[in-house]
Amino acid sequence: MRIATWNVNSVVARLPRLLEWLQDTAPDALCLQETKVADDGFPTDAVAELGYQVATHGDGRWNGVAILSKVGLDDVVRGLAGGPGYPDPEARAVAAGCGGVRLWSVYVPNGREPGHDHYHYKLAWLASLLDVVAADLERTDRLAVMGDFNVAPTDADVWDPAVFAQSTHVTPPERAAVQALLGTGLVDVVPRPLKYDYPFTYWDYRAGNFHKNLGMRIDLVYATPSVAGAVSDAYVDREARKGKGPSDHAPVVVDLDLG
DNA sequence: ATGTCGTGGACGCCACGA
Repeated sequence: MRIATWNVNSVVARLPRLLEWLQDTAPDALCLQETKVADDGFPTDAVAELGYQVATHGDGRWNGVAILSKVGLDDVVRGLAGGPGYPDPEARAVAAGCGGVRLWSVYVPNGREPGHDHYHYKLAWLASLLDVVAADLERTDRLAVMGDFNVAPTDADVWDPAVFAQSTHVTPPERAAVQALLGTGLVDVVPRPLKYDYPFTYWDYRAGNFHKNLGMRIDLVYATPSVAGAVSDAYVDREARKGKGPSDHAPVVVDLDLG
């Protein structure tokens, strides 16, 4: 089974590239983030023509997540039960069982800057994610949390840690919140890069950062040992970041041999 | 070097978020 995650930065603006990528890559399940569309505006028919069912959770202009699947969508849950809002709950998480694996598609709040209200919201959101995942782990040992975590877990995950010294994505509280997910037993499935020496997944649109490979690894796959142990390959599809009209994030693709 | 995108409101640009 092939699973993947991709922050598409608007599923409507990205639709031609998404459809082309689905045909080329053929994941069995794909977690999307930043769909930026309400549920009734999601291009459900277009992905259905390629054989995908979809579980959407969108609010309109901001945020929005979804899971596309060719292998079923069981027990769909939208949002984090008991989670924080800004001030109201936002569309940043959706879960479904796909081919026997429970997938969470998550779009962690950005945080804007350390100390900002949005930063505290980010930490509270991650704490709530931990609670929800821990509850799921009571029921299944086949689970993966996939998406845009907006946190670079280590200094190796940013092109120049000094540039981010006063920024979000690298602060100790953010890294501790992500590390706490690993504390439940989840494993960081680190993909291989298709080029260069580190698997960055995001490059700012500005300043030619992609061309210069000034990126970050913030799109993560955190899987239970039974899923991580079944990984036969994992890679960042940087080809999807090239050319005309890309997202600023590249997809992470994970192949599983679940037996 | 805050240099680029995407969205949507009230327009042919601006505010906002990332």
